[in-house]
Amino acid sequence: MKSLDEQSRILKAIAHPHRMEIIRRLKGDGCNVSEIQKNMGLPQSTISHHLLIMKNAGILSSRRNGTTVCYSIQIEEVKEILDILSGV
Amino acid sequence: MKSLDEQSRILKAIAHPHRMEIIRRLKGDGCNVSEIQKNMGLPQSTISHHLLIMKNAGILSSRRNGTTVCYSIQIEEVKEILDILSGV
DNA sequence: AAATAACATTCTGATAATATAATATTATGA
DNA sequence: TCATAATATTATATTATCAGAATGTTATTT
Repeated sequence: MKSLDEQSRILKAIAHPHRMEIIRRLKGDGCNVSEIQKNMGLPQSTISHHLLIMKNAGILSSRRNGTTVCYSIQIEEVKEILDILSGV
Repeated sequence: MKSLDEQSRILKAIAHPHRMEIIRRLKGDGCNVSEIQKNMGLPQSTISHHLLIMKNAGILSSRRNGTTVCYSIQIEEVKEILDILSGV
């Protein structure tokens, strides 16, 4: 079991509207980053930055696939947390 | 259903080790603030500050009871989230 | 009303988070 | 190897958070 400190680091990495939306989009069709970026209408560097924050927190992993990079959710619990929140 | 912005505000208010510990203590025996403060070994103003942050986010409510103030958890989902996290 | 207990608020410097422009990297195709 | 697409990194200015000391408030007891 992770320490409170580690647990709160995970939470912190989720606790941002843009990042919550990114996670939600990754939950569905998966990894198409540039599509997410277009749909969210944010600069590419901003999206990339948020992705990095979540990757550093261990929430996401990435694998390159030719010129694109595919992100996916590593910590299943994160999905549950978002589901709970959406019912609040 | 709350907006992503509101949802992330709730998460943000939880995403701190001290605050997670406070919530955990409130889950059990409830509201005795000064006891929590002693157990956590933090200055009273620091605890009070964290309590206010969570109250402003709507997570906690408080009612005065003579000279003491009793805090309790308002958003049940917060407990679930902590439970999920503790299993990560 | 003075003393005390239990909290809350204000203030301050320190640190961290945010957004985005600019630039760099990596991979593919002509 | 040039051009282009997709993504990452760096740099920077702005804003938000943190901890805790100092001080203020509210309620009780005598």
